Formats: sequence, structure tokens, C-alpha cells
Amino acid sequence: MFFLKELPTQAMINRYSEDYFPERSEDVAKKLQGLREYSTLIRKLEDYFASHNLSQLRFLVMMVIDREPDRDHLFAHEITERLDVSKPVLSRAIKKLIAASLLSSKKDKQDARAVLLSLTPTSKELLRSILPGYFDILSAQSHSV
Amino acid sequence: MFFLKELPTQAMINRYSEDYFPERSEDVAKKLQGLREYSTLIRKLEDYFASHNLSQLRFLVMMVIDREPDRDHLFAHEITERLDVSKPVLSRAIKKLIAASLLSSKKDKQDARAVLLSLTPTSKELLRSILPGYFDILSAQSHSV
DNA sequence: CGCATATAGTTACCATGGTAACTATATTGT
DNA sequence: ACAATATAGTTACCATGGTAACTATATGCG
Repeated sequence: MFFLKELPTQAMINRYSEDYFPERSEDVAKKLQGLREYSTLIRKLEDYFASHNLSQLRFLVMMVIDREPDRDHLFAHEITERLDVSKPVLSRAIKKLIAASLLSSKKDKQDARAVLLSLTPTSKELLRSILPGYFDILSAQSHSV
Repeated sequence: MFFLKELPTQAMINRYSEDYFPERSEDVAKKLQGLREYSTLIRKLEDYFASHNLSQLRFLVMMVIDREPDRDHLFAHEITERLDVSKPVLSRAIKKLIAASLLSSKKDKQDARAVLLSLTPTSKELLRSILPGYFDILSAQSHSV
């Protein structure tokens, strides 16, 4: 999350950064603007998911299972490879999804430690129903990007 | 935070979104890429601030006081106007900054509810010392932006 | 004036992010 | 075979985000 509402003017950035690398202060201004825009976008997405009793993470967990070619399940550690999230946080997200019947789990026969995670009919339908709004938010015009 | 490491291919986005608005799927791809890049950037900034016993928010609180023209202090509610953060979160951030001697507070004489917040010599020096690294991270080249 | 409303800031509680350390199972190497 | 190491997932604990409701003070208005 990036909180700054009113971005510093170029003059202000120059004032702060000119001693160090004046040649890069335009980059700095662009990055700050990008940070602000994407933070706003992330807030919109989070609000949207919250209105469906989801979070971005729980949505993405379902997405990476859904988009997996050739298989209808993933193990938690495979999800960790696909999402930039720590194991404990993923573990809890999965627990919540299972509690909400949005994920089903099955012990793996080869590896007693591992758990197969698959989408349920409910979550497949939920995914289909929320995707339009998701893409809508993502494709909405922002000020500059 | 946006977690997805491997972004969906254009073909995948089309598969998901073509029923709804195929004409916008390029926007979607661009936005997802932007989200990922800015999430990575935010992580780098957070790590940098953490290495100085700060957070992005506490840094920005000091910055908005420092950058205020004509005055050397702000009230908490004025900081709320400048930063997109809830009052309780700001309240705690301020408490931590005061505890670390990075902010000094003084009761306002006109309004007994309000508290004047100013930078301390320590925080002015700290700001100066961390700004180069901050701009460095912001101006570092990313893959596409 | 004095009551209703607004504002400044805090408290209580919850959601979600992280790391370190743990249990249980699998694998590796001698 | 079995000890050492690696891996799957969880637990415990902390940081930081949010909203609702609270206290205290200020303001507006009949």
C-alpha cells in the first residue's frame, strides 16, 4: 500500500534528490505516480473481493488451480511457487476456502504429507460470476496509465 | 499487495474475458503486469524502511511534515488529509514515532483536542540519511516500466 | 445560554501480511 | 538400515491495515 495522496511536485523531488542523482528525478516522479495508481487499483480490487466474501489472495488461489493445464488440482507448495505469499498465510487462506466449501482437499496417496486441493462446483461457479467484475475493474480507465 | 508471480498469458485472459469484453483484454494484461511490478517495488521499499526501523507510513508521515511550506508542524487530522490512511492507523504510527523520538508533540493552545506534530533533529537527520536509498529504489530500472 | 452537531484523537476488535520454529513424512548418503 | 537432511504443512507470535464506537472539546443555532 502506498498512501500519499498528493504527489510531490517535480520541484520538490528535485529539492530532495538533486544532491544524489538529479538525472533520475523524472523516474522517481513516474514511479510515485505509478505507486499511487496501483495502490488505488488494489484497494478497488480488495473492496470488490470483500463484497463477495473473498480476498485477493483467496481469489488468486482459486485462479491458479483453475488455470492449471492438464490437472484439476494443486498442492499447497505448488501454489506457493505460483503466488508470492508465505506458507503460513497460504495455509490459512486455504483453510478458509475449505471452510467456505470453495476448495476440497484430499490426502495424497504417494506423499502422506501432501494435500490435493481442487475447486468445487460452488467455487467454479463463483469464479465465473465474479470474473466479469474483476476484469471490469482492471480495464477501467485510470488517469494516466 | 498483488501476489501473482506468473502472469496469465494474453490467450488465457482472452479465454476468461472474451465473453465479456474481448476489446479490453490488452488493458487487463497491462494492468496485471503493472500490479505485479508495483507490488514488487512496494516490497522493496518496505524492506528498506524496515532496515531503518521504519515503515512506509511512518516515513511518509515525516515527509509530509517536512515538505510543508511555511510551517514546521502539522496536526494529525491534516496528515489524514494528505495520506490515504485511517485515523486509528495514523494515530498508532504517530505514537511509535514519538516513542522513537522522531516526532515531538505539543498541545495546541487554540484547540485543546488538537496536537501539533513536528520533526525532531533526529528525524530530520534520519530523513536526510535515508532519502538517497529511497530515491535509488524508486529510480531503479524495472523490467518494463 | 444550552443543546445538537461536528471534529480531534483514541480504544477495542478484527483481517491479513510476515518470520521462526514446530510436527510429520520423505529422501539421501554411508 | 538408519542417521542426517529436506520438504509439506501448521502453530505461535508479531506488525500493520481496517471499521465502529468511544471521550473530549469546539461550534452552530434556537
